[in-house]
Amino acid sequence: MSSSSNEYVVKVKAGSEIMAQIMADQSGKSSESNVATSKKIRKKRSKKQQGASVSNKGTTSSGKRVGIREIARQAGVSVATVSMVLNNNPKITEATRQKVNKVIDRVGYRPNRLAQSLSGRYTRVISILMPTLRHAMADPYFGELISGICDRAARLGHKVMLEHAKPDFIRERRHIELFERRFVDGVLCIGFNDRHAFMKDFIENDHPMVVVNNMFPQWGLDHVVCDYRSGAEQVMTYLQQLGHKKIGLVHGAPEVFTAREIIEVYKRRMTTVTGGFDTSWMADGRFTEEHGAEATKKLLEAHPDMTAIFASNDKMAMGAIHYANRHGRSVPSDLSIVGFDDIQYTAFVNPTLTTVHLPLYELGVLACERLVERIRGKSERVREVLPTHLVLRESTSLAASYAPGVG
Amino acid sequence: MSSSSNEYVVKVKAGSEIMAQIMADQSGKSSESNVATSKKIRKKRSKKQQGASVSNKGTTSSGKRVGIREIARQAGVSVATVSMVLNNNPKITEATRQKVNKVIDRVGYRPNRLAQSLSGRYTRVISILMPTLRHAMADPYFGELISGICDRAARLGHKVMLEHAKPDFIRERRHIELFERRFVDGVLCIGFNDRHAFMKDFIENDHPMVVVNNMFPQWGLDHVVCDYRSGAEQVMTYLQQLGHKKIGLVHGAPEVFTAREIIEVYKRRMTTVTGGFDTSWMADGRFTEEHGAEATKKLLEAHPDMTAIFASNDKMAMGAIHYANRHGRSVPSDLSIVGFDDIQYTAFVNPTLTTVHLPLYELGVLACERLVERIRGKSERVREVLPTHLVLRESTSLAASYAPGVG
DNA sequence: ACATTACGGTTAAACAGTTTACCATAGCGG
DNA sequence: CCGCTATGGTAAACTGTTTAACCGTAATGT
Repeated sequence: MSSSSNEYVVKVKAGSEIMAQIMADQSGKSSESNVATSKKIRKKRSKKQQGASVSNKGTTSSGKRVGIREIARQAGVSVATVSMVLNNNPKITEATRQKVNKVIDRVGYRPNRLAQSLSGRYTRVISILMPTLRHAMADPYFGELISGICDRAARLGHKVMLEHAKPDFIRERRHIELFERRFVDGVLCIGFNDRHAFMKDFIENDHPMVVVNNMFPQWGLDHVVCDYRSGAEQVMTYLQQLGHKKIGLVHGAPEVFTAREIIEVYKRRMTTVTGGFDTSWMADGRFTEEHGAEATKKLLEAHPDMTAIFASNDKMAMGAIHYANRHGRSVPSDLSIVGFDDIQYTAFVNPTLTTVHLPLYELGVLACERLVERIRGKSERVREVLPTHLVLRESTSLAASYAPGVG
Repeated sequence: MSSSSNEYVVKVKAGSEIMAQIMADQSGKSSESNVATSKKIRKKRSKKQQGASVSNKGTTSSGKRVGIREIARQAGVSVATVSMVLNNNPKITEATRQKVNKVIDRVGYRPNRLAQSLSGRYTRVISILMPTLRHAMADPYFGELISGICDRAARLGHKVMLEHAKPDFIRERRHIELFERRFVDGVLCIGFNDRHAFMKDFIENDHPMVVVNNMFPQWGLDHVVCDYRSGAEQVMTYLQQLGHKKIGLVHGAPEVFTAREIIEVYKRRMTTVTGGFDTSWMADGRFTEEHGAEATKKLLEAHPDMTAIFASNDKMAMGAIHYANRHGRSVPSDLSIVGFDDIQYTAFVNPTLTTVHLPLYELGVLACERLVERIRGKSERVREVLPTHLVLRESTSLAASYAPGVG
């Protein structure tokens, strides 16, 4: 069978024009749509709508959507009263409340939240901001965080928007525009590194923002993060318990704080154990399977006697196993491999992956919670760390050279 | 080493109160936040903000954000003119346009998009609606689609909101509220099945909606979808070319149209080849690794002579390999396994997975594009099918009993 | 008995834009 | 020279809420 780098692709149907067109469009400049066109079309639409919605719920017989004034009229109260009923203002009597609510239910009225937000000072929308890694959303790491955020946001009555921070997005200060144009009340930042200095802009303009699973102490940003240090310690302890001394590290981009934390722990533990250490035992896997495999190649070629590899995330660990498998090392008997993150499918790959579990879903929940607190006015800095733990699976075993009792 | 169903978890740090609290909160009722509280806090905030933003960009010296009237005053024109400049209305002379723009740039004015949307008839937001599968976002299948949607939406000047359709979400008709309260201009539906009849509500109320990678012909919904039928045909052809006759099917929930398409193709191809067929060769894997493994167990126990398994998605295929590996069948020499979807990591697992590639990213792009067209007034039904193709990797080989030339 | 408060609700002014109807000027043909 | 139309811009109405300020009663304190 062909290796993955040399796949044989059977194209039964030739590439359709549809696909070609889609991919061609990719290069188009991001731009507001042509105004003249959209105006014309809009008119057409509204006309058609009138015809369609004949005395539907939420519309008067004339087809116009009903507003708060209409409700007020029908209930025989002022608009202010209706507004207060809507907002559960305690100033309103139970009697009036019921009277108004009856009308609201009957007519199926729903307050226009654009008007609400325009008038009030809130938006009830938060945004998740992340870099434009190709297919970032498809990464279970991000997905898990986002799941947690979405679930909690919904429970707190907030909507969640997704935003990709492309370079031009930042250049045009659209991240600040998010607030200035009243799109959102707060943002959550995921997946950025030390080079993304734009994040400072948020606090400088006093806009609620929380960094998720990362830290930027140099900028004093709020954050919630997993305990990478402890996770790394557990990995090193475990590998050393298994008798491994020649341990390689496939690390993530060092401009990421948490990646540096793992590196630091690794370095310290290596020096205390082997009594010295060399950067040739480390390679950058840039968080992806591909580069993880490459890094592994580099490490194994430099140190054929390596018995274990610690990868700073599961994707790189997968890349490491992939490479090892294809180059005469079976995992774990010849080479132990440990990952980091514990993304879902690592429990189903072959061999299953020993890895550090990060409570990403819970971290998303926590981030959302803290952000909303900030939005509501809480001003204490957010600095929270969630515990991590090692999950033992099949990709690790006793060091080959060790085996004291050969159990 | 322990199997995945019997993991040994090292908990170095005992479960913290933080985590406990987070998980406890999970059961809380979804509710709008207490009004009295939020009001009080809001007042505090606004006071603080005034103090902080001393003559910042976009604010007057008094600390108040500038509006269109202020711009009009400074430029010596009417607000209508400024509005028209903002919207590139051709009625405005180049000279006036420049005059106004200069003021806008100088003062750093950005139009409040809440006011714009309130006044205009659009929102420039679309929503992605999906079921509440636990950790749905962490699934690369959804992630890939969402990636495509987000990228294209941004290019078309639309924001993207994420929405989970919990049962109570539907019961309270919040999916319609999305439109009625003017949250969005359109929605994209992902991951639903025939039991989710609420999707009819959208067309009934004439709200733009497009189903992504699924079909509901019974309700006449717009959709864009991958060619599952062709993909399945390719798989069956390939397996039969390899000499497989005893082929099992681990299918997805049959209330999903595309899942049924695969089942149909499978049934037809099996009857024409083996001249008869039995439902005992099929098992429901419900789209997950766990159930995929279980389904595989059922199939292999019923038919130990099975030489190949066709799984209707990659996750189930992973479950199948997982189970087979642990029960004395090596893949592919004893058992060939084919997946469906071609999610990223299937190229890095062991063995790498032969699977049908779905252009999910492109499908997301297309869906977004078509939805926006509908929003802008186009009224033709959307019914588009994107081609799929088989990707050969390591998880398949000649049927053991076959081997004509024993290559 | 009279000034205070509390209560329940109302009026009208924000909020920040877009759009419609109208208007002055200029150009042009007859 | 008059009426007509095109051009470029304006004033005012409109979008649909919230909220600050105000206002009658009724209950309460002194």
